[in-house]
Amino acid sequence: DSRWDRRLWFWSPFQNFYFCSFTGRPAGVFLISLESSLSDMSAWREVDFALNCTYIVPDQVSDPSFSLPKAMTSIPRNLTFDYSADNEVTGVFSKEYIPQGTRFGPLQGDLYTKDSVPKEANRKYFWRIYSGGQLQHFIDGYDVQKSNWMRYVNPARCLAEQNLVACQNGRDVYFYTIRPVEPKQELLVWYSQEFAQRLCSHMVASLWKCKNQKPLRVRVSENREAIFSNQKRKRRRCVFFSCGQYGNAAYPETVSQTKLSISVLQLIYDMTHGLPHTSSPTLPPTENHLEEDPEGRGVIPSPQPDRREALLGLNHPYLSDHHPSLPAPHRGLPLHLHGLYGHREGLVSSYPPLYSHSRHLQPPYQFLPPYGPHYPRLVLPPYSPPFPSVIPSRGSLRYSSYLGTDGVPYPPIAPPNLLPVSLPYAPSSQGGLKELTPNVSPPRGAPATPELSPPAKPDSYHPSPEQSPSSCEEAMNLSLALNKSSTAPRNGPGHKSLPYPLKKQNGKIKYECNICSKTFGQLSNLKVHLRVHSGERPFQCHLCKKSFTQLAHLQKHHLVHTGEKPHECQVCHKRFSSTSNLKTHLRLHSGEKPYQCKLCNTKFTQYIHLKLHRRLHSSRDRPYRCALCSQTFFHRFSLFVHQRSCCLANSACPVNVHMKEMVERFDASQEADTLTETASTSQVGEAVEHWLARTLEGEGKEDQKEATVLLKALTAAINAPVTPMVPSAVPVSHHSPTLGFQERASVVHLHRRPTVKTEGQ
DNA sequence: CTGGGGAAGGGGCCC
DNA sequence: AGGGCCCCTTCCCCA
Repeated sequence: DSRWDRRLWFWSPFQNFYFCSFTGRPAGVFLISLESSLSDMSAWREVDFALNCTYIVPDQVSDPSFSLPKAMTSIPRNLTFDYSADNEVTGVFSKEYIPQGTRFGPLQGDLYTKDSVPKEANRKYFWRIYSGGQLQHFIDGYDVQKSNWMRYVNPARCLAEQNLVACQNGRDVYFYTIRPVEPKQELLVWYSQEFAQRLCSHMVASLWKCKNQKPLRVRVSENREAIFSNQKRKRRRCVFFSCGQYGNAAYPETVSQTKLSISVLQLIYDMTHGLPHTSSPTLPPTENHLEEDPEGRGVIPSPQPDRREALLGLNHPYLSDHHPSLPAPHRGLPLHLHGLYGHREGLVSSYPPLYSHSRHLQPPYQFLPPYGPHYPRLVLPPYSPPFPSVIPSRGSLRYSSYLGTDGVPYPPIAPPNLLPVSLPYAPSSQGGLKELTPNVSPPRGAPATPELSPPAKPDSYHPSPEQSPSSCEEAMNLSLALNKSSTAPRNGPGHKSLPYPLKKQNGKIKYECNICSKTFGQLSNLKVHLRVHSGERPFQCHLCKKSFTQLAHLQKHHLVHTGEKPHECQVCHKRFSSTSNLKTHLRLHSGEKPYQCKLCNTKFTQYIHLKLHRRLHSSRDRPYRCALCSQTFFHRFSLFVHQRSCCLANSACPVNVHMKEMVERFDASQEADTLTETASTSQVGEAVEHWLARTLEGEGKEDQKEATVLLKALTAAINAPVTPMVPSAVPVSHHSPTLGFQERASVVHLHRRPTVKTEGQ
């Protein structure tokens, strides 16, 4: 429905629900199961990745003083390089859990147009950027000073190991995680479907230009082979046969050029380069080697079903035994272009030099299922770090909002035996995510993002004196008292043995801090509060050693390292690391400016801005000081009004307090600025009236009423006769006391208040 | 210098 | 007890 504006769509924390509100209010929320939304990324277009990616990991900003090239220093903090014996980068690995739907990039490097490619250019790291179906330019990642870390990401050899997909968004190339990436797992990328199609179309066009008149035959997937004609006058078409049945015309199927183009890259490479596909160490040397068709129709590959099956993972217990829902042709296939290594640019060309011949699939991949319709959903927690907050959490709704009445979001789809053996979590008895609490210790020694783990032992919550950042003895005693109390048996509701003063407020027990007397409704809150005084910060980031009083703060802090920004502005789609910052940002769209200067009515979206602004009204800018109460004013007549209206009266009286405030505000107003210092009482009265009307415009009736009272009082004060009790206005001493009022008045008149500078400033 | 925007840390309340 | 969240605050940077 076109009314379903994308800006009003949100993702659930589980990544498999959208909810939408036409009104933007929670009242109109629809829960829609999009079971295939993330799990079925294989069908995603590049725009889908751009729109739906959840996390954005920017490159590290390279310090120019670094001696290392940008390609090395730009690597995000949650990734790391793997090196060969001779210190060459051989691949990129994750340092910690990276959620599905994370974007890396853009790819960087030299930019060449089609015609500006240097003749001597090494095309090994070339990426083609298309616009409107036309090749627009190349991104060349060859130069390590100009390219970024993405040049080192190896291509995936099969779907089972692929975890990144390369997409062209705009004129940039990004890598998106298409499945959660576990710590220490290598990032392996392959083209998105569209990307591959563009490349392929380009290559197909080249193909048909070549002179080879022989029809060709090649295996394009594990059970398909293609024969296609290359005769100029023939329509480009491809006939597929089941593997091993070539020559049997009983099962041909004609496919569109699109499908052909996806599948045909491998052949194209062979045709244009005349090379076999031996670059992949797991591919048997003859696997894709084109041979002369004995019948003289061209070249055919040598099918080697056993090894092929092994390569494709068909013998893998998970794939073969536990995932019958996957149609056979998809099993083990790479996302788009299985086995199509070796074309000259982009991923493929970087493949041979980066892989050692002895490279094998890493054990974790063995347990990574392909794009099953249910895979990442319920088993997401097992791949999540042992702290729930990093389970993607979008929007401000609580998890329970998505759960059914029994707390179970779905019937458990994946049977227990589908779960990887490396579960860091005990499977939930109920299936609800909340029940998937982490084990105390990571399984199998897996690091499981130890950065976020607080010191594990309860004792560590009460650090030793040398551990504690605080050297305050009293604070340490507090901590000890806390420890004692937590181990002491409780005496019932009163807890009289606790070292905390207890108070009763409205019949409820309050726990009082014995340092600052602040009270808390819950003991746990007081305990957390006491860390403020004790300096205890039990949650330390293992990356930067910063420590925090609360786990939530550490978890929030960790986003600094991962670059995750889970909170998106639904208006401009800018992303933020915290809800607070998003809320502040949203004021820009709503126009809300909750912080107003009482003196000049200027409004601000952030409190700090008001605070900074207030400095403008600081007393040193105000030359007229009341000799009785030391309050200062910009204008002489303001002091005059002040002294007559409120200063001499009972200053504790609320009315007078308010009146003082009003005089102060008027003093800072533009109406006051327009008056000369020698203005008559009637002119001052008019200005006050005008200011009041403007200030309280649109305010409530009560305020209007109050304004009327104030106005009367002010006017009366202005018009009151001078009495001997009122001291004369005294310029603040440091503002040229020799300067007469008349002279200063002219200055004030010529320049608006903000630019009134006292001499010597 | 000032306003404006964002990043990040900290305290506390509710569940 | 601890997770989740909110609000507040400060710092930094930029125009």
